[in-house]
Amino acid sequence: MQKQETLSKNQKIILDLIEKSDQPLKAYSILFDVKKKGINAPLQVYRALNKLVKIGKIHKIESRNAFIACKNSKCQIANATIFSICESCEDVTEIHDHKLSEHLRDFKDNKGMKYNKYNLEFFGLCKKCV
Amino acid sequence: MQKQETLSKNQKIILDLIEKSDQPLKAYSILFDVKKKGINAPLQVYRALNKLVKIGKIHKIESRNAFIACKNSKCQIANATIFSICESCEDVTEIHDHKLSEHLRDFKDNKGMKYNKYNLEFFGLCKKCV
DNA sequence: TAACGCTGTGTAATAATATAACATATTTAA
DNA sequence: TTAAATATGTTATATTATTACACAGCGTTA
Ligand SMILES: [Zn+2]
Ligand SMILES: [Zn+2]
Ligand SMILES: [Zn+2]
Ligand SMILES: [Zn+2]
Repeated sequence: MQKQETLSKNQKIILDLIEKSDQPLKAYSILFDVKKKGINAPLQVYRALNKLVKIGKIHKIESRNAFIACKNSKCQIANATIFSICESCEDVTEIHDHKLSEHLRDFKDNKGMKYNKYNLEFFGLCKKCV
Repeated sequence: MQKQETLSKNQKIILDLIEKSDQPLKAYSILFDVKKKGINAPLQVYRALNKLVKIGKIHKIESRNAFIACKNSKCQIANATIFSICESCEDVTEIHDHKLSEHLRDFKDNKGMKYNKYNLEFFGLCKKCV
């Protein structure tokens, strides 16, 4: 059974918006969109985003400074994300590959590090842009 | 034989600085350090950084907005980077793992994307910080 | 009940990261 | 030897993110 987090008002508003988009949204574009709902300041957005990232509802696409809803129930637990990013149209897709995830989860370096999270971004050209 | 790029004056100054550090440097800390060498503006730093990233001499640690010298002759060709990052002391290490690299290089999604690059960041606690 | 810790809200100010636009110089290659 | 490509220098500005402070709501527990 998944732990069900209770989201606050601002967190709900911002998660709703991100879930409605199938592509990553940037913090200040989110801010612009939620002004009509009474969220006025960057910090209100960043606080909600940070929380949503922490509980795995959304992910940050680090190379793009943008946020996308999680489409993969498993990475909520594993703290692990894999994305493919088209460098032409900027289309972003969350990748769900059991074998690859397993390989990454099981990876051990030779320095004795304890991993609890990873983030992988593939870049290239999507079918439309090739 | 590796293609030997000829670096410009600013590029050399900035690469030198980054290579002397075994940890990632941030753009504005680089700017501060190279002011004595006559580099005065952020854009001069970013232009050199972008070029150095492009030719594989340095990598950007996306989750940290910082730049580190490449320690792995192979990723210059493969456009592929793997790092481990300690979330406590922020120590960053470039990982050089043949099996993992192969696995990632050979990864194919089911959307027909053509990959030419990837960036993987592992997070956790290093031996000292556990 | 009252005190406390925890999480969230609201607001203003500011810090940190990165790019646009323009003028000019230097190197490379046809 | 002219044109294209790459690099420089400078000013201004855009974009992304955090600090600091005051306070509200909620559940725990003394
Ligand atoms: Zn996910
Ligand atoms: Zn595309
Ligand atoms: Zn490298
Ligand atoms: Zn550490």
